[in-house]
Amino acid sequence: MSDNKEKVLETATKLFAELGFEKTSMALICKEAKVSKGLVYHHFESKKSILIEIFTSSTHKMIESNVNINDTIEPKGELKQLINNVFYQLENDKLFFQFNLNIMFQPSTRSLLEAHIKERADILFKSVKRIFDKISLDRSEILTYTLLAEIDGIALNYLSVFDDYPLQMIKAELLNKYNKIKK
Amino acid sequence: MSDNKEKVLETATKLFAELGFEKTSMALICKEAKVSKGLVYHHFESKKSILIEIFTSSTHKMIESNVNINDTIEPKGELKQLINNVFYQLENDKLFFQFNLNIMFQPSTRSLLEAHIKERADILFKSVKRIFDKISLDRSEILTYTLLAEIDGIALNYLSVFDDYPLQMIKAELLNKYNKIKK
Amino acid sequence: MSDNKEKVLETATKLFAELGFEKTSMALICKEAKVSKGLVYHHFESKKSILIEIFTSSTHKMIESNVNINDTIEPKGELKQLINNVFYQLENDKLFFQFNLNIMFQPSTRSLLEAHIKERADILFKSVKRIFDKISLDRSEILTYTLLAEIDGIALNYLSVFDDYPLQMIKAELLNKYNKIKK
Amino acid sequence: MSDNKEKVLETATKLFAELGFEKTSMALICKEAKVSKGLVYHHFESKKSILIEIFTSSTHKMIESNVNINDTIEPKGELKQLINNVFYQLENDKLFFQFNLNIMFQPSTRSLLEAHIKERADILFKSVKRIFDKISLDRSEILTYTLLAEIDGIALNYLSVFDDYPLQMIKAELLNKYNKIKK
DNA sequence: GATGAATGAGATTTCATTCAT
DNA sequence: GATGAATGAAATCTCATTCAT
Repeated sequence: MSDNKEKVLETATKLFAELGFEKTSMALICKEAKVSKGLVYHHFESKKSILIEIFTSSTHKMIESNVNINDTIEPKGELKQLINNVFYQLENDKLFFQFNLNIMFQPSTRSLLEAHIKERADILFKSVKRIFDKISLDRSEILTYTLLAEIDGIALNYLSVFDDYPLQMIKAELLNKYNKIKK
Repeated sequence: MSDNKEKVLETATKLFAELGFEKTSMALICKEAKVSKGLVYHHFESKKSILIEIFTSSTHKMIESNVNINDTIEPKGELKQLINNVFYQLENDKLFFQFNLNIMFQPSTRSLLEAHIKERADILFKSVKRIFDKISLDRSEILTYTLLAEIDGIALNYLSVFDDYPLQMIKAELLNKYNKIKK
Repeated sequence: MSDNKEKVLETATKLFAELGFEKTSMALICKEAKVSKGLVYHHFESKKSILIEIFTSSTHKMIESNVNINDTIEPKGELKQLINNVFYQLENDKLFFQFNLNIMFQPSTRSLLEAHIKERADILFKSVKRIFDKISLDRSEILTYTLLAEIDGIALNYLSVFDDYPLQMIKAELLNKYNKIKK
Repeated sequence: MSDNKEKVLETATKLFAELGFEKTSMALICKEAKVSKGLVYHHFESKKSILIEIFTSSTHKMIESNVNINDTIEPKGELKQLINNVFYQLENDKLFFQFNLNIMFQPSTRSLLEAHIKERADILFKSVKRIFDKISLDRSEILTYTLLAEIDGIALNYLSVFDDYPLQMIKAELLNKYNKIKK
């Protein structure tokens, strides 16, 4: 990928996260990325297509990072690793989570990405359920839904509700809960 | 409040929830509410001030509905009532939750409502913590954060992630969890 | 005149002088004068007619104040009195001069008041020329034009050009000049 | 500068002078300059910034034209040249003077240009005072203020008060006055 | 005399996109 | 690949004026 295209994607990701998709103008992206409008439209069909490219490529990164979870170890260890991963990202890539939250809940962007969002949710669901399947086939579905809700809820409250969210305490609580889980 | 002002607020609430704040034009609000632009600007200073009025009045409604939780009964009963309330609203007022999610995560609207959002979160936090205080003063804070995260995460997944979310099953799981809670 | 009508005229004069005619909205006049729009339109046909009423009534006041110049005294004394009058007003009613300057040079208001402005200029010219006629019939016209230009130029520079205009020095210079004038 | 930007500036200057700043709509500028609204906002940040650009560039032109006054000749000759210059411009660029008068006295435009107006006044004052300094260091300040007031007053009366202003006669009077001035 | 809700035309400004170079 | 002038539709907002009460 050309340097300039990459630059545009990075700039757009940052601006979409900070200002929201609607409030980020193509002119601003061009200015911040230090390229011309003509060039952006040479690389991307439209503003929407920039968003779609960002979203899908972030899905790929997410899948790759999940692949790294060692599935040879015992399920409780996998859960621990998964939870640690999530909290690590939550602390170190706030902007990325914010970006995802705002494009998912903004109806205009949401509808653009509907299929991609479903696809990503499906991948995530399956990769978590695979772990719980080893613990309890009967309850794996409900456990998966619960853990995903817990993670999303924590992210939401951490990023957008409370100023002084006790993230470490919540993390410990969650690790403890899933460490006690019975086969 | 005059009929027309009320009409504008209702129409705007519906449109903000369905289309998002940015994508809802004043022209559309006027058209749907069947009033002139001039009238809307006679009653409201700006588009933003419509949003603020909707948000703060919904906070007031939320507080009133919480007041109805009977605090003379034992804490577990209160929790049950709280959870039932939330799930009832989740099923019966999807639009309202969607509205809240998208204005909270859209940076432009978020910043407008920052103070009001914090205030609402604070009220909610205190009203839930009051219940957990009766169960365990030591753990009431972490329990409150956890329950709020669970509720938000469930709402988020139900409304915006999964098409076929097993809401009843999740509700049962949650009720069961908090029924088993030990003093 | 009703108290409220008077209040509207006063408020409008002040606002027109401070903000300019175009930038003063009827809504603002109503708010500042603490009356309703309906009432203003009961007393005045339009915003323009408020302006016209203010202008013509100020012309009447100006004529009255000129009448006070004692034409029995010798012409140099009259000139002295006239100059003193002008400088007194200049220092004590800046807002009024500002109002006049901006409506005279704003094409939109200017055209509204064209006839009234000419009329006032004519009255002023005649009342000054009457004095110079006693000094020199030959040169009275040019002397009148010159004095009027001097006065307007001083007002303009004092009110709108220089921050630290030496008004007293200029006044002394002018008094001196016309004291030396020869029959 | 692109042809179209220049076209917009010229059109705006003419319209601001004829109609006033407030009454000149961007739509009209676009129509008269035969360009789109988008283009105007591509070249200028706002309507106000068009005004500022016009004003400052006219200050530059004024400075350049003043530079042409030959300061090697004797001071009375310089004064004669200055007065001739002013009257020449007054007769040949009425629109420009009108433009300046109305933006200086319209409070909304005045405040925009406050700093630029002061700057220009300062330049003018200094360039006139430089001449009078050669005649009388003691009286150069008062003489400068007087001449500037005379010029502004004449311009004002010529352009905006009297229909049949005897400009030539006034000019002769002024030339005569400053020709008699004593060292 | 007095109110203020209501209108609608028109103002400034924004912005995704196109296109000649 | 790269530029940036140019477009035009649509956005938010303003405001003099009207009118039912």
